[in-house]
Amino acid sequence: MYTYRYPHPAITTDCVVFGFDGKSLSILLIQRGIDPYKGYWALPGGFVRMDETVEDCAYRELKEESGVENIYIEQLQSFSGVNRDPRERVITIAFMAFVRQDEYQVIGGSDAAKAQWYRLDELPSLAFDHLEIVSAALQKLRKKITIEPLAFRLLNTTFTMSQLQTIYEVVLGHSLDRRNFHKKMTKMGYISPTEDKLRVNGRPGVLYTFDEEKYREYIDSHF
Amino acid sequence: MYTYRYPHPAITTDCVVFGFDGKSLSILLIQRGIDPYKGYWALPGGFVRMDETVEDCAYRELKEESGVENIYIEQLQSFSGVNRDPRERVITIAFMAFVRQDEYQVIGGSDAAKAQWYRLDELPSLAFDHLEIVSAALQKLRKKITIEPLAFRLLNTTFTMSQLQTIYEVVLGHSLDRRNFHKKMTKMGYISPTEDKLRVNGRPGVLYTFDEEKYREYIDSHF
DNA sequence: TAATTTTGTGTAAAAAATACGCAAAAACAA
DNA sequence: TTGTTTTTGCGTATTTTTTACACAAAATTA
Repeated sequence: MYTYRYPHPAITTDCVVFGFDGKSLSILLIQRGIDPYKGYWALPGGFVRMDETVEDCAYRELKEESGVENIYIEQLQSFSGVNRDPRERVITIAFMAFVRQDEYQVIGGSDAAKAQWYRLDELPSLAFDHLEIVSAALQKLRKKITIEPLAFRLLNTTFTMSQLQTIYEVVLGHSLDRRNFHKKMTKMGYISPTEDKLRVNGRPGVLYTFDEEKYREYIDSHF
Repeated sequence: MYTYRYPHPAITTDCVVFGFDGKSLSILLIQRGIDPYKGYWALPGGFVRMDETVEDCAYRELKEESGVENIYIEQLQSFSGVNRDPRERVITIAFMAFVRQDEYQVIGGSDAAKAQWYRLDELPSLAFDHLEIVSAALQKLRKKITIEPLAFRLLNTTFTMSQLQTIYEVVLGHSLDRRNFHKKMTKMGYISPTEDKLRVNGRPGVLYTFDEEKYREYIDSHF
């Protein structure tokens, strides 16, 4: 047992993991095995330990519950409604993550909890205030994608222009001109073409990669 | 005494309050009266109570410690380094706020702690990891000011174009063309001229106000 | 009254965003 | 094979936005 002179809220992290299957955006959900909200779907997350930062915690819980690791995460914001959790006062620090969905089709962590991708337009009822958290994450994603290049994290290391464009269209919610999009992306300088091509239906498309080094150069010379 | 089955970190909020005196940016600091870091300057903040959100807490602590109230605050991010505080594990959720500095020249809260404005280029040694928090706040401020209009919150309800421009120059760290700045600001439509003028030295300048309603119209029609 | 300071307005050039046109490289069907 | 369809690559013209700079007006100050 642990005693304190003043009451302490519990601290958790929750993570909104975005995935992209080539057509639509999804997020990763875990089905709860215990009350409260038993059977409901929830964001992967859990209690912060005393020897880890909240980033460590978000990362660890994600790996334990869904097997997802080696990904990019960033802080979203904290949610602290007084009655978020019926058991005790719980404050959560929410994170966002972006992964290549096809790398994590087979999902299963050590907790053996049921983990599953859900398309954003087909979300089930979520536990706690997790729907609010997802909304906030989506809003931030929309804002960020026009400023920073994070779409690459949702794609394979190589990708075609149309794949990249589809992400932008899905996230922003409207279609973009194919030719202007191509122009804009290549002008940045940090999306480099490879020798390879991908053929699906019509004319094969050049496969591009995200050049992290040139991206940093671009940032340095523009800000 | 309060006991828990698992260890709980303590949760605090800290607030980076930006003020502007017409020439330079300052932040509001409180001198600590007790150890650790006794005598050091720190961000206003304190422990989150069980019946308040973190936003409530940030707001309350700010009022108690410095008398500042009725202001706009927003979440920055959380800081959770394992050894941030030598007493116990403390996770803080940092906020940013923007005030009209001249409205709060006489500072003093119920705690009667010494509160003082410090220019950003003349900061004293700060307690805990508060310097890191200030840096993060400043970085976010620089990013945000080019996207959203928050400079108004640092100025009086009416202000001249040059006053507004000075804030942008101080925050961004470089000078702007006076005529293009004027054009850009008025084109938005949510900075409305008043009948009044302010005369200081040369030709009197028109006083403008920030029209919150027209700002919302602008946002709605652009996003 | 002239010099100085500061503001308001305008105009031209450069850069970026937008709107399309058309041909090339593949798959598919006749 | 050949023509049709699909999808990509590349180009050009137009509009909009950003940037650079000139000059006159309204006040203060010497």
